[in-house]
Amino acid sequence: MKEKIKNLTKEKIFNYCIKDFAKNGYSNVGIRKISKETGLSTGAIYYNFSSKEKIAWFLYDSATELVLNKIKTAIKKSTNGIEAIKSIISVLFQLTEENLHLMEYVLYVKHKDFLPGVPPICSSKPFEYIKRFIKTKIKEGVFEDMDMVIASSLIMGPIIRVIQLKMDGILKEDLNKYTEPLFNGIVKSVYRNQI
Amino acid sequence: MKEKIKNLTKEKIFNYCIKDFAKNGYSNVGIRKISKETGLSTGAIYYNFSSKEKIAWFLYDSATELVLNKIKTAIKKSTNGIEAIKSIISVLFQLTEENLHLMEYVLYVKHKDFLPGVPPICSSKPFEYIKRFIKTKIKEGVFEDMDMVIASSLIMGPIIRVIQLKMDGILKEDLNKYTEPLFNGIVKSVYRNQI
DNA sequence: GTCTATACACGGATAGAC
DNA sequence: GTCTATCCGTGTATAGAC
Repeated sequence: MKEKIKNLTKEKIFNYCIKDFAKNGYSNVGIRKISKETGLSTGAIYYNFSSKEKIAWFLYDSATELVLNKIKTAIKKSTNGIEAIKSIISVLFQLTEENLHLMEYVLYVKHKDFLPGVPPICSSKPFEYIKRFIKTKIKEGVFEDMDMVIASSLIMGPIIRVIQLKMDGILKEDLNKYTEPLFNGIVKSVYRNQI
Repeated sequence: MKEKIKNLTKEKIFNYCIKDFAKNGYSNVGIRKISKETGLSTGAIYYNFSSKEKIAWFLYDSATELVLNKIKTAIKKSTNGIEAIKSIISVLFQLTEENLHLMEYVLYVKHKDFLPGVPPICSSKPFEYIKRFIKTKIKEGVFEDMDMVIASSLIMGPIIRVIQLKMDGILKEDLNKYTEPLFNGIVKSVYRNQI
């Protein structure tokens, strides 16, 4: 993602805002603060983004796109449906460890409070992609035949929960430690061929 | 809860704010708007609450207290650990159907953006109560022996996920319909004595 | 206890120099 | 393309009459 941002000023704004929007909330971060913290003038900021809202949209698009790509490659690399679940957990935990602010911006921020018409995050590209994957695996008989709402909640619910515990500061440990045990629990709830 | 609010003005403010804070976000709801929509003057509002933040605290305390009480009675009424899980799901779904705004305010709103020092919602009274319950049941051998982080995520993750789908408007159906199938999935993931 | 009027700070955004 | 200075609206909160 960062590679795609040609413009140094835009990158500075991106890096600062994703951190501060996630930490303190969009409305608590003013243009003046962004200006002060990035060392850029308000003029420079408004030259690159026509409004504060556009900054938030840019963050939203970049962040969801990055998560989508990670998920895609994780699923594609997997040889079977059950392994893919582990890859999804692993890649989301990894991403949280590497780039907590980005994951906070994706999963924790209430975008609809300041981005008019934004889809709920569960309907954003990465999560729609996962839903389609689950649907396929149900059809193929890998996962038990169940309502999509139930299936996606049983799979994604616990994963998101753990990530949020990390974001809330409840969990200090490296999330990768939880990949295996969480996977085991999730599999039991949806996998067809119980051991 | 409403019964406890002796003061009519306070009740008006409560009813309006819990709805609008949840829907549009705390910072997007000004005193002038609250005044206009409740038919009260700003003077009356500030007579009852010394600041806007105090309104938010009042909502937070009342709402978490109500959820805590519902959870408590649900667990106490249950004869065994596994039935208690169903009761928890049921009562939370019921509450969402009856009082969506209240549940939105509890589960969806990012309190830390405007309530300095507020604990993350997973550390609020109702959720701490559930955690203690889970811990007990693990000790008693009802649930499999697993890390508390994993156990509580496998149980609460899917429940919260479904509720958030409702809050996001993805789910139109009555949540009670999902109690049974979700319960079945969750039980498989944590219950010790598989069938 | 509730009203109206108002103080005052801070928000986003723009203009125009460089 | 970035700077500084400034406009104007809206935010929370208060004062003082009733």
